[in-house]
Amino acid sequence: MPTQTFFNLPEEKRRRIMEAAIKEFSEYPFEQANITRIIEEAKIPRGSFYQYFENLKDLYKYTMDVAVDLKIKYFGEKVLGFQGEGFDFFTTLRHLFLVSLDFAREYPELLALGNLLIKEKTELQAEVMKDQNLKTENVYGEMLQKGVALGQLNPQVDPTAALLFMQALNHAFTDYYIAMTKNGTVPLDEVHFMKFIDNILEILANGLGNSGGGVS
Amino acid sequence: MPTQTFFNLPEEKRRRIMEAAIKEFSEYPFEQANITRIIEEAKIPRGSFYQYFENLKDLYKYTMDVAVDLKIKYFGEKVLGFQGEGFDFFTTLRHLFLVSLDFAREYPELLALGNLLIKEKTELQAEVMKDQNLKTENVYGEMLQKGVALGQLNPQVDPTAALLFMQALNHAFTDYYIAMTKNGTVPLDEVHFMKFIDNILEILANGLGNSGGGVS
Amino acid sequence: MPTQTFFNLPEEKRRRIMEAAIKEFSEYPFEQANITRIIEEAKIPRGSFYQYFENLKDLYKYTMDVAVDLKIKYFGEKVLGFQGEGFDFFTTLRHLFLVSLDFAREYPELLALGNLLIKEKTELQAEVMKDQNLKTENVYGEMLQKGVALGQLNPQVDPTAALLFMQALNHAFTDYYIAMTKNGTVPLDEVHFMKFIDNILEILANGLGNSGGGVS
Amino acid sequence: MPTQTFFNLPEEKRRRIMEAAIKEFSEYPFEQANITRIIEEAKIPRGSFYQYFENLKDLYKYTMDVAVDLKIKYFGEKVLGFQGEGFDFFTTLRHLFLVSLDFAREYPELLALGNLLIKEKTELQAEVMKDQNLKTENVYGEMLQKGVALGQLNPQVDPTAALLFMQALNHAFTDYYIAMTKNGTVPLDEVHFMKFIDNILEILANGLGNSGGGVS
DNA sequence: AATGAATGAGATTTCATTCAT
DNA sequence: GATGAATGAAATCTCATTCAT
Repeated sequence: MPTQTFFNLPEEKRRRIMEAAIKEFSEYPFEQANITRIIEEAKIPRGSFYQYFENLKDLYKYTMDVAVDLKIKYFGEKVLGFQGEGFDFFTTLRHLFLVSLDFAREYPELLALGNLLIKEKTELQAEVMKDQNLKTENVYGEMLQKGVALGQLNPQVDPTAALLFMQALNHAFTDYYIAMTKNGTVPLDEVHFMKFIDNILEILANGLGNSGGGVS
Repeated sequence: MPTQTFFNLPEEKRRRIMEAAIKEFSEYPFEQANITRIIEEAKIPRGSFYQYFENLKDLYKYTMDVAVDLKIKYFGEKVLGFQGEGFDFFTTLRHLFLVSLDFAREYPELLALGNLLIKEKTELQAEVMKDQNLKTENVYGEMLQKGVALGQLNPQVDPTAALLFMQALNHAFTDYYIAMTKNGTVPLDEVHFMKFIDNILEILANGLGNSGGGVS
Repeated sequence: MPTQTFFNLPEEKRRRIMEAAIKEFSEYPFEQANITRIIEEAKIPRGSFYQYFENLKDLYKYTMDVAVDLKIKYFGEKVLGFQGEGFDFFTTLRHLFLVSLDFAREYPELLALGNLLIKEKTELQAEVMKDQNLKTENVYGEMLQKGVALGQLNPQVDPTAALLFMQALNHAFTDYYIAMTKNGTVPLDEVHFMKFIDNILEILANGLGNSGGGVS
Repeated sequence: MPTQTFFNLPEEKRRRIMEAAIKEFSEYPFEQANITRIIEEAKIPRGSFYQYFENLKDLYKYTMDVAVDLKIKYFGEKVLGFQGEGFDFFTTLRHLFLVSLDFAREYPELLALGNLLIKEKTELQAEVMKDQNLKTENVYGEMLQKGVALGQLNPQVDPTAALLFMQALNHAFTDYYIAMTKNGTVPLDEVHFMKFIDNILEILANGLGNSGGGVS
């Protein structure tokens, strides 16, 4: 956690620091992130950094917390209501993807941030991800349960496999989005992504098999 | 590319070096990999390293090449034949997963290596992955084409979405495997993984939807 | 010397500061002492420190002065009377050791403080110790003079050597005490220390030699 | 322990480094010692230091080892023979002091080194001193035993008290010597020290008391 | 006078790469 | 070609002291 000193700072300086942190952590995984770049970007003296944070890890964890909170708030507001009465699994999932798209457009660095976080491979990750992962798992897990309960999903389906599936899809979609937008080749083609989402959902709903053909 | 000097080395020394490299790169992502550990593990003098390789990146790229070739050879041998006459999409895919399992058991460091590589996020990755990804894409792409051509897959399915799906699945499965085996809790339970593969393939074939219900 | 500002402070705050200083300097030698710890312990703002003291050395010297004064006052009160009529060298010395024991028990940090001071090896030490040493020298020196004058001590004895002897003894005894009590193994065994003091005094009085045998 | 690299160094460079280390550690206690000063004095690049030693502590311990070994060898050679047949406690002790004087004159930095070491107050000290202290204790302890056995010492004397006494004396004498010579006021007055030694031994043998006067 | 943020010099440590033998 | 010592740039972190409010 940042020191009290950090929270006492004028808003403007705090903003500069957090922006520099988000920039850094969305460009480099933790182990390659670098205090010097951050303080230069934020235009604060080296010593100040250590009056605000214990070390880079401290800032990292805080940055992730902030990002996760923001994301949760964002999704909470936009997805809310879709989970109450008249819930439909695929509609909700489609909505989730669309909100993801909005979020990605509004906070592109945060998307990259979360993406790098997921790929961290150290114990650090475990430390930081605990909350976030639980929440995401829960969202998908609950959706699956509801879907089955409401007869919208095939009750034969293995829940673990289904969960893994959906998470993999989520990651793949995010990667795809980042790859597409990074080159700058495709200028955020709304229609293109919508179509793509529908294609994915179609597969998720009905599978690749021809008229429900099963595995041998 | 390594220097000619490297290729002139006695087999035994070359082997020691490559094993040390694989060990290093399967334990640490490139940016944290460390020449000192490699030369100590390989028991070669520091100066020699620079007579064999231009720098660490040189060794990294070469190591990846070797690993990818080995993997391709492995899969080529084991999967061959399943792609000829009597091809069945899901059977082949199931077979692919099983071979992946064998491969993971036989060369666990190579699995970790590939896994770290995928998570690299630098331009380096682009450089190295180019070939490998193309190859994997091709395998899945070809399979999809055949599957459709032979009427085993739903021709309505969007090829790009399907490809993404299969790659996501592949990653998810690998992660799952690594997570399961790393703790050492589950001692490579053959049956367990087989069942899991079948569950996943079931979803891939028939989707999550109940009795083929579509997206609203 | 502290600033006038310091002396104008409310008693309670001044006390907190001095206690923090004594704690710090009894745990760390000057060069490792740390302003941050002191101001945190004393709960005063960083800037205040520099309004009360010029720098850490200023506080250090003042703390030592206070401690020495306190010690002198303590000893003055308790030992007084033993130096007047009916003075006996060894009885007084024994009494001195006993008072030392009381002092150590009552102000253990001050004992540690003095002990660290003695071990300082900088010019700082010279600066600070001047007064204190002179005073101690004087106590022992006066005692020796009286002892000789009253025919209680061997007049042949070299005064410088005797002084050194007694100081060495003093240090040795203090070290012994600190070592014994630090581990916490021996719970301040009154009797044990009394016995030890008597043994030491016995040697000091009669020497190690057998039946007053001299040096060859 | 230094690395093999250090021991491979040309003698001249190794000597420069050890001299710089001895100089540093005889001027500053460990916690104030400073790598920068050492490498500047020894004229080696910063990086080299870390190829020779793990850190400053590594060098410190090694320096102490070297110094202690040298001292032991020195004393071993010079004191030998005095402990065999015809042993006389006070003669031997006198000889020990004289050898100390010689040693101090020949290796003044090593004397200062040992003196600082004794005053270290950290666990580091424990680590380093273990051997040295044991040996010194043993020397004095054995001497005391022999002295009693041969009827040269008063058997009533408490061994622990006597040991403490002699160690205190040793330290006091060393301090006295360093203080005397440092100012440069007294130019190593041979006669003066000899006389002082005799005075001390006289007290040690016969005590301060007048004609064996006891403690009350 | 009180406060606490600002600052930067200086310390340790790491490590890829070069270079002399 | 083999070897391993040399090198210094760069990174992290600490902390006494100053300064603006």
